[in-house]
Amino acid sequence: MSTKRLLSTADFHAIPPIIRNSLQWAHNSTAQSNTPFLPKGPSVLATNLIKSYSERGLIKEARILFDEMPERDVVAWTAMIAGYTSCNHYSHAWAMFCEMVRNGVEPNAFTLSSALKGCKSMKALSYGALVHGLAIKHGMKESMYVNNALMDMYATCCVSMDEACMVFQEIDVKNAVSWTTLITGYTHRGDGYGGLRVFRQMLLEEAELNPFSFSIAVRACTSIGSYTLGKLIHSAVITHGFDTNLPVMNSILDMYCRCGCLSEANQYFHEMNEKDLITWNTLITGYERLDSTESLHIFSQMESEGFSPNCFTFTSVTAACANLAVLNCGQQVHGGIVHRGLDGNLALANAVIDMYAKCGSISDSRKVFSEMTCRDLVSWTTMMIGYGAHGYGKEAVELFDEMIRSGIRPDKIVYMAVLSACSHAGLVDEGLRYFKSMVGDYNITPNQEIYGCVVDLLGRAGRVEEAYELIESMPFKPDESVWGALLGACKAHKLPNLGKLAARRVLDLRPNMVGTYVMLSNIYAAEGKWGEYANMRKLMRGMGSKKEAGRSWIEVRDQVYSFVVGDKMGSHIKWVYGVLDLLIWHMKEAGYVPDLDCLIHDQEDAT
DNA sequence: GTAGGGTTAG
Repeated sequence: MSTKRLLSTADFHAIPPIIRNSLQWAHNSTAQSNTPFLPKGPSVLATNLIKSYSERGLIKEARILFDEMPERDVVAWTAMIAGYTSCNHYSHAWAMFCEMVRNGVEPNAFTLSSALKGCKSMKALSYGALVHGLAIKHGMKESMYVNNALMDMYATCCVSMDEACMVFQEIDVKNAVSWTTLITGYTHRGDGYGGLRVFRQMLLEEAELNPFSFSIAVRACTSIGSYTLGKLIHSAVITHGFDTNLPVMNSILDMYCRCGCLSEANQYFHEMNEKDLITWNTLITGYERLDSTESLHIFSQMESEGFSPNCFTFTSVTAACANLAVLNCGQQVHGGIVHRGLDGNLALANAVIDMYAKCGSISDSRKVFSEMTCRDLVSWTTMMIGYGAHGYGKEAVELFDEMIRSGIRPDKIVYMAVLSACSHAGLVDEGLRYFKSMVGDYNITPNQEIYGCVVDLLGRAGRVEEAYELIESMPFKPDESVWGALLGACKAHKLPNLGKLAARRVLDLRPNMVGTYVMLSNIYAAEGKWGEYANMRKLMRGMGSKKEAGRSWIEVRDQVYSFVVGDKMGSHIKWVYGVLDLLIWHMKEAGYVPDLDCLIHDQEDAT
């Protein structure tokens, strides 16, 4: 029997030689399975090969081999189901499982835990529950593997942790995997406190601790942003001797970064005697959020130390370029992405769209967006936010409609993007139509942010009374962002009475917002109520707080210069003022009249 | 011969 008969010649030669040889050997052996050395019945070698193929991503070859097997037992079926799961072909895994049951092959604990892993990945609760039923039917409630897989599936697919906890409680003797699966269930759904509660219980019951339990416990601290608890667990990691385990160290590094302790993160990073790509990515990502310039330095350091960046690295580096609005650098990074063939990665392409938009090149955003072979909700949303920020409301609206036509279900965030774009482009009626459709067609309940967008939409267009009526009709108490949107509209359209009311509401909810005092005092000043004005100013001085100075930045000859009003930045200032003069000239040409009143009052004593 | 939990992006 020739192996080549199984596959086309081209396919056969595409297989790595080491596999090709073993395949040849295995086929020769199975062909001689009537020799006394090999057992009759399903081929053990073929099953091994199915696993071998799947591990190397050669799932099609595994399937061909499976189909050629004259007899298939439960082990062969399970190898095939697990193979599909490990190659992320979950629906195939499920189809295979169903076919196996239909063929009358009785599943064992291996089969059920493999099938459950597929259900978890597909978030298919009904399939998972079916497997649970089969586990009970076939008397496999005692299998630790099945129970742990059931917990994992329920924790991932259910709205609450109740079902996973129920399975957990029914396990007589829990092992380390049972505990960590439960903690992971809580932590991955954002309930770090729940995860830490289980971790504490694990310590109280003196369950076996291993690196897995510590890395997830650290992750739980990170998710609640608790530096204190994180530090405590870090000490426990050292006490238990897991401080040389790389995933544990990486999660600790991530904890320091996300808790905003960059100097501690940096120190910890330099003390680590082993580092992998995740270590570098974690640090780069941590710096990207708080100090983008430094994150780019770390990136170049990483490359000089011989690490090759992956999708995660590039996503953070691209975001850093976006934060800094450095087009030239962003273009180079994009070049690196294409050069390494990573431009097909969805999340990375989304980051590139965002980067070009934030660096001012919306046409490049659109180019990347158009060339994507598959797009998710984030891709469409990012593109719409970009259009909105550039004032292209019509394009954003068209994109939204195109997205709906392509069958993507909108969420609150994409509605915020399109509403904000409508707002900035004065497309009031379109925006209101989307707001109605969101509630009517998609059953999305508007939250504070959405109401804030619609108030802004009406307010900017001068329909301030309508905006106020909308606020009055809200089914819950409006927060300061909603009142803030109304206040902005009152200021722009010179409505002192409604403006005072809005400002009072904002101050009730956020008494420390100095900007609101500035706006309120300016309203009094505009009305000539100097006594009230003086009271406001006195209040602000009493608070001792400062209004954050408005910072601007500009890219001149591949350098980004950041500055505030009246800044003197040394010799480079002449470049900046040169470009600013040009911009001001263009703005005046376009008929722009600056709102100098507020500027004077802002500067007087608030900066 | 087949099965498990942890760390990085959006």
